[in-house]
Amino acid sequence: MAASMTQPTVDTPAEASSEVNRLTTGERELIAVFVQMTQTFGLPRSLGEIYGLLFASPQPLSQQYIVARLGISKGSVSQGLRFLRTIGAIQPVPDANERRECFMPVVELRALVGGFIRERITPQLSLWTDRTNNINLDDFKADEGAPPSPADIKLINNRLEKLKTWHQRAELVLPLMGKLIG
Amino acid sequence: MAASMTQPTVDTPAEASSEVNRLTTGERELIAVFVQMTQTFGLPRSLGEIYGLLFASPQPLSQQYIVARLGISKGSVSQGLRFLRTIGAIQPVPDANERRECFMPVVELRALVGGFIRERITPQLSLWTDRTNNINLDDFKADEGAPPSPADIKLINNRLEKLKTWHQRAELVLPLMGKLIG
DNA sequence: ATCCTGATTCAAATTTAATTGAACTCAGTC
DNA sequence: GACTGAGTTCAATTAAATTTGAATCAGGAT
Repeated sequence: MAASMTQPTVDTPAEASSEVNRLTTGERELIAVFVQMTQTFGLPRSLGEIYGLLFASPQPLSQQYIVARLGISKGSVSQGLRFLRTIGAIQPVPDANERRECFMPVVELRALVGGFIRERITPQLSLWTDRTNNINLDDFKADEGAPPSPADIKLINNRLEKLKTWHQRAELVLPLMGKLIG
Repeated sequence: MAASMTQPTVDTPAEASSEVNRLTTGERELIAVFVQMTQTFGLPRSLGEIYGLLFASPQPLSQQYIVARLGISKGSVSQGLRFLRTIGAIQPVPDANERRECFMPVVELRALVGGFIRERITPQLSLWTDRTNNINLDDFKADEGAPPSPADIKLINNRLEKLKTWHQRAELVLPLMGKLIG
């Protein structure tokens, strides 16, 4: 089978660095795009590298292969693949023959955005809401010194209410984002 | 004037830490909410602290006052206020009398989301698009070893086209996000 | 039961990003 | 035109996050 059909098995470190761990220009360029994206969203660059390599690869790739090809550690790839899987950015390819599991990218933007929001934003959202709801107007009275005027209290109250509408909007709109953008 | 009407002038470090630099429970709680938000979006916590303090303060605050109250450095506050201003999260309050400029928070979610997207995401978006458009199918041919099959080339091409639709969607939807969520 | 291969974990090392603060700039005052 | 007070800049520091890799685990084969 041609190299493009079967991924090389990585046996020795020597082989890994001389044969496998050299990216094509296209792979490098594509990976660079995804790295830039992940950085923009405050995600580790390894995520972009892994997803980028999968995106550039017609065949599903194993963890080992990714490690060898990108030249990053097993640990990073393991954690990276787990995260990508939880947000639905990659799919394991069932392959009874192979001992090791392989992955291919999910290329639907809807899935990625939806997964990211569901896994990373929404959980935080509930925390914000809870915290905000627990804030009491009395907590704004200084422990010592002059208390805030009634007008001040009123204004703070208005702002707290406003903040609660933020949460409501976010809880309404964010889950729809994936559908909207895909 | 009551303390709630005029912000104390900070003269000495001693005064700063003993008098000014003690947040009320309400301020601390509100700041914690905003800090949590900034962290979620990969922004520095100082942004959350500054915006949170402004949000909790009926009166516009000066840079000096914020420094003293939060106990963080002039540099951080200077940079933080600049960023918040560029995304439109705060507004300078014109005050001919005062030597120093004061700020109040913009509490419309629409403005914040819109500003963030405009200043941080959209500029990146063009970079992604350019980079992607510059990728050539030929770049995926391995420098040495077996070239990819026609089927592989076709699949990579499909993916590149898919990626371009991501950009189109993003360029269409992101600028609308502010309006949508506000 | 043991070995072997691939995957996972997590404390330590590294890298990256944020914060600090001293030096500097700028504008208004005396 | 030097002085003052507010604000900015940026190199050095500190803090936070990611990455590493040795130890460990899981499970299929011998």
